Order: sequence, then structure tokens, then C-alpha cells
Amino acid sequence: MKRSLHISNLESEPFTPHTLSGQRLMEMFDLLLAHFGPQNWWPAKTELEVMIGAILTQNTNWTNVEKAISNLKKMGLVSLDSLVSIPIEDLAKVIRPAGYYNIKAKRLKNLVDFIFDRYDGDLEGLLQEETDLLREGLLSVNGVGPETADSIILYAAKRPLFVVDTYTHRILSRHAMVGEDATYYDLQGLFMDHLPEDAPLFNEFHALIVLTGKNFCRKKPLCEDCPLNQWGPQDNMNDMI
DNA sequence: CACCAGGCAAGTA
DNA sequence: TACTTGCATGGT
Repeated sequence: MKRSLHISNLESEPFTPHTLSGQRLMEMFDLLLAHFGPQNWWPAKTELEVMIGAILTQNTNWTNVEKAISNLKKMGLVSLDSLVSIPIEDLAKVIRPAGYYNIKAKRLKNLVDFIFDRYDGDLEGLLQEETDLLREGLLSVNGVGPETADSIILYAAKRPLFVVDTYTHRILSRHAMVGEDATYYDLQGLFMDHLPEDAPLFNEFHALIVLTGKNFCRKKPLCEDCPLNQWGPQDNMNDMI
């Protein structure tokens, strides 16, 4: 199968996986890319915006997050200095549209405090850490779990780490690529063990998975028009219409 | 009206 | 360890 896009500018040849899982994952990627086109994620400009969005979007629709980020911009709060200064109750009011606003205000504060405590408020210093240390540090923040940490590492630090979310789990289990009880690291390993460690590829792939989840692989799936409806095996689809 | 959304941590046994 | 529950607004 021909790759319709060279994912990395550094690659002169499209990647051809040598494992069955790798081939199936690249098939999935090609189908999604052909259907949706390149997404060029993350839907935010700066590294700090990526980090803010990663926390605000926890179990929350992105359109609600956009309203909250818009409020933050209006109030001039998209900076580490302003975020570290603002009282947590005030911050909560500003991000209210994102839902869970009290706990998310606390989580944002925790992350910002971490950057000041450990990196003297130097965001670049944090993002330049070696990947394992960066991940370890982010996960030590109360309110930052695996998906939030990995989103920051992939989309802000631009390291090749595959981001897993509920859509990834739902799509792959419905297509019998993993079991229903697969963990975050089962899924992350599936992608990272069988695909080249290429940040632009992981970036596009996760973005396409989210789009597929939103549009087709919902709780009530819309398999009829899904770009993956011929991407077998589908022997775990007894709950699908 | 009911249901859902790009998680995570705290509580319970 | 293995479940369960709280957190909350805004769109369909």
C-alpha cells in the first residue's frame, strides 16, 4: 500500500512495518488520513496553551475548553506569571465553561507551581528535559495523569510518545486489536512497539483517532459511514448496529 | 428530557 | 489490589 503522505520530512521513503500489528496500524492510519486529511494538531498555538488545554480537556468536550481558553486570553492569563499570581477561586471562575472548574483550577495551579518550584518558572527548561525525566516530573503533579502528561510531551515537547485516550481504546477494542480490559500502557505499547518512533506520525495518528471517535466511534457507533468499516477484524462488534 | 464529552484522584472494602 | 464515586458545563 502506498503512503499518501510522507509523515516525516526526514524520511525519504514511506515506512513499511514488518510486523502484522504494524501493518494493520498503518492501514488504519492510511484509511483515516485519506478520509480526514492532515490535522496538524494540537489545536492551540503555544506550548503553554497546549499544557492548559491538556488539563482543561480532561473528560470534557473541546468546544467547552475553547470557551475557557478564550476567557483566559481575554483576562491576559495565558502566562506562567499571571497564572501563578491569580487566586485559585478567581481562576476557577474564568475557566468555568470547561466544567469541573474547581478541580481543574487546582490542577492548573499544581502544574504551574511545579514549573516554578522545580524549574524556576522556566517552561523551556522543563520541556528540554530528557523524555523519561520529563514524564516522571509531569506525573508527579497531582492532576496530571498518563494522557495529560503524554499530550504535553508529544504536542508541546514534540517527543515521539504515543498518546492514548478513550477513543483509542474504544476503536481498537471494537476492532479486536486489544481486549476490552487493555490498559493505557497496553495500548501505548501496541503503537510504539510496531511503529517507527516518529513524532509527526504519532501527532497525526492521535489527532485522526480523536476525529474518528467524535464522528463515528461513539458510544452508539456509526459504523455505516466510518472510514474504518472495512478495517477488520471486527469480531468484537456485537454491540454495534 | 436524558445522555455524553480527548481523565484523574480519592474513597471504599 | 480492585472497584466505585465525585467532579460540572454546554451541546445534541
